[in-house]
Amino acid sequence: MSDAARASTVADMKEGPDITRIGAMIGDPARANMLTALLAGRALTAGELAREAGVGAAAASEHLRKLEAVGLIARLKQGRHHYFRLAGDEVAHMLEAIAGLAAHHGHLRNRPGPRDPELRQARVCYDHLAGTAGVRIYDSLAGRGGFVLTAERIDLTYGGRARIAALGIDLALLEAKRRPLCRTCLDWSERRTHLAGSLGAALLDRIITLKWANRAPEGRAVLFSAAGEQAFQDAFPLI
Amino acid sequence: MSDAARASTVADMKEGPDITRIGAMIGDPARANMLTALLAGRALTAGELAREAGVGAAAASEHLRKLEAVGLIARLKQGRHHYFRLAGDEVAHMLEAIAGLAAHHGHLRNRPGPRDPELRQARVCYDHLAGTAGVRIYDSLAGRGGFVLTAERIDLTYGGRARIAALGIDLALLEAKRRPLCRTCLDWSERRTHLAGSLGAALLDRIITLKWANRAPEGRAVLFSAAGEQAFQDAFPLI
DNA sequence: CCGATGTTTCGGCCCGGACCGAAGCGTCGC
DNA sequence: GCGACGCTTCGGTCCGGGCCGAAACATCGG
Repeated sequence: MSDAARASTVADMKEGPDITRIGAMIGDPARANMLTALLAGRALTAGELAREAGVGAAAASEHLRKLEAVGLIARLKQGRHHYFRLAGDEVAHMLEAIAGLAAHHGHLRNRPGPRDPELRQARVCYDHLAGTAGVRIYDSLAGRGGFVLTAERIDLTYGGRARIAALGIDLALLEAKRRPLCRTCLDWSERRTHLAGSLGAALLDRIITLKWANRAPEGRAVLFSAAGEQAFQDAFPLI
Repeated sequence: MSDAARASTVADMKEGPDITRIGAMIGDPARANMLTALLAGRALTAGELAREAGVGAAAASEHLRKLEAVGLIARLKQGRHHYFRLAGDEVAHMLEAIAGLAAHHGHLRNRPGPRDPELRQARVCYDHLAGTAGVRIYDSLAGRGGFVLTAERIDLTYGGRARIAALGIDLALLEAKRRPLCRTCLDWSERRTHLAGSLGAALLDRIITLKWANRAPEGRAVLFSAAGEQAFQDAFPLI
């Protein structure tokens, strides 16, 4: 093929969004480690992310600059620290979608890590609960007709609203925000959907506040106490 | 940081699926072009994909081998041709999720292409309809209480089933398959959900069969005729 | 059986970019 | 103010991997 013919073919093909830049960000091991660490929802400093990624401070700084430029992470300067977080739950959703494919095809990390079973049980997915526990919330609400699909979004039925209110969550407060109340998110470990959106975030918050569970000091794991586990299962019965 | 300290930190961090390989696949322009082309749902030969990507046959062959190894595409040998398609609708879903982020952040391709408005109106998303028309189907069904969320999946209400059946689609046939009947997919141009799954595929199929619309000879565009457009809007009224 | 066509494999070139150490800024505590 | 600390910028090295042309392999038509 001549260069001229190739160039025109390439030019003709350009339609739709450019997924290459985002892919290139995730394609580098150091950056992928950083993004995975940020999936825990906590804001981390450049130094912490450098350690997570296994690179020096200079390399980490460069990576973070690129991730920010592409819009995957946001920076918050506080004193001499620079804190970074994912740019939004849509970024988290995309990362989980990729993780789901990777897990499906058996591309697990070389060393699953000591907390892997705990992660499958309950973990943080950006700002809401994922894993077996996360899916249980969704199943419990959906199985009892708690959701209704409207044109604009997923909504709660009156029955669903009552069950959420019984947990001490102020739905009116959540609905005042711009963020959608309910979203679904595909779980890479369960291969099922769980509840995201502002309600998902509020539920995780409530579970922590009620001391049903605690977040591990670092990482994504959420650890239920025995009593908390029982209370959780009572609050979200299956069928 | 000492090398030993860094190494142990990296080892500890390995948990969850490895998203790096998939990211690296999408991060290369030639492969991203191939995947975008395959989002049209058609199976394409190695030569066709080489032209889409703007590379020679040798480079294309190497790219396709890698994409297949990672599980993003599947190969079908037919005579001296090798046909490739996306490995499943989950791959399409992930690509659309990335495309949504890219479009959101303004990372459109250098040249939007002559068919861009048509793409926003109606296009193929792997095997179902996306764009304004795709969202309209979802809105019409959801706005009239056609969907119900169950624990396992999204399902049709009796009212929704009747409307689908009226279009001449055999729901029993679709439900006999393993593939879920209804799935949602986020539209990058509309930033709204549309209907995927086997029902989404059947609806696109039906729209083509009824000659309401035709697929463009190449690319993802779906072109409605004037009469077809009218029939489509009558079949899927809003509110 | 032979040439034409489509695809893969091999060898080699070359460029982008990931990395580090050192130096330069900005911020905090004393 | 003056070091200590955290982060970024700069300069330079180095390697992975993307690309091509040529050759090998497979398949089709005759």
